[in-house]
Amino acid sequence: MFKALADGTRRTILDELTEQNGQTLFEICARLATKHGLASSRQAISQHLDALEAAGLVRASREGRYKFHHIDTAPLEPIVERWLRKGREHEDQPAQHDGR
Amino acid sequence: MFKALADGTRRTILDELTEQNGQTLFEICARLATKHGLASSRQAISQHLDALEAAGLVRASREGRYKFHHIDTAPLEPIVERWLRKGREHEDQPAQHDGR
DNA sequence: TTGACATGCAAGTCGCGGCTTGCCTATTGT
DNA sequence: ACAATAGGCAAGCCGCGACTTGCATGTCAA
Repeated sequence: MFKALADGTRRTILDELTEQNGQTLFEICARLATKHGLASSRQAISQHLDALEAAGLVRASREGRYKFHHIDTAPLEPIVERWLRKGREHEDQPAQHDGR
Repeated sequence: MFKALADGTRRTILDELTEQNGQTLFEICARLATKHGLASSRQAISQHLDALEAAGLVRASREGRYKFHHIDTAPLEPIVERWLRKGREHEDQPAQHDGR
């Protein structure tokens, strides 16, 4: 899941899907090339989408020969609260550096 | 920054720092070994801390021969809003699959 | 001062991830 | 039916990242 976000191209794909949800593979390829200047091959993008889908960040729905990709930000929320919320509770207690 | 979060050990380090901020390298090593069952070498953890520091997620303060590591969640906030906030604005507009 | 402690630096190994290449399947339009 | 379109599968190349190994530096206590 974090590994899915580690790649810049995949993050751009998520950007593209937030702007226009439910795009097909070829649509994404075209918009990445034109708007973002990325010259990635179709297979590369396809594998990126596989990774995003495996991470639960993208859900795909098949209709005919088209496959529409929808972003799903649900997996994102609990994970950031993991450090953001808890960080506020107890501020910066100095550690005991008594050896060990 | 996302690459820094891509590694599970580094995420555990952040967990450890949210529980107890300002730990030294050896403290982190010990607590990773005992509480989380990770058998990582000192150098490995050190390099992980370097990565987290380069990503701006950890700030270090030197005192004597100790180096205390403090978590900094600031870089996290804008990045998730990137997809979470904007995702609410325009819900799931079907794409025009008119070719291209 | 000397030794133990806490950390830093650098080169090298090794596996995994991203990309390509080549071919295959399925759906649609004419 | 046939060609064009949209997508899938699998093997291989290659660079980067995680980890190790070995040694060097700096700091404190006795």
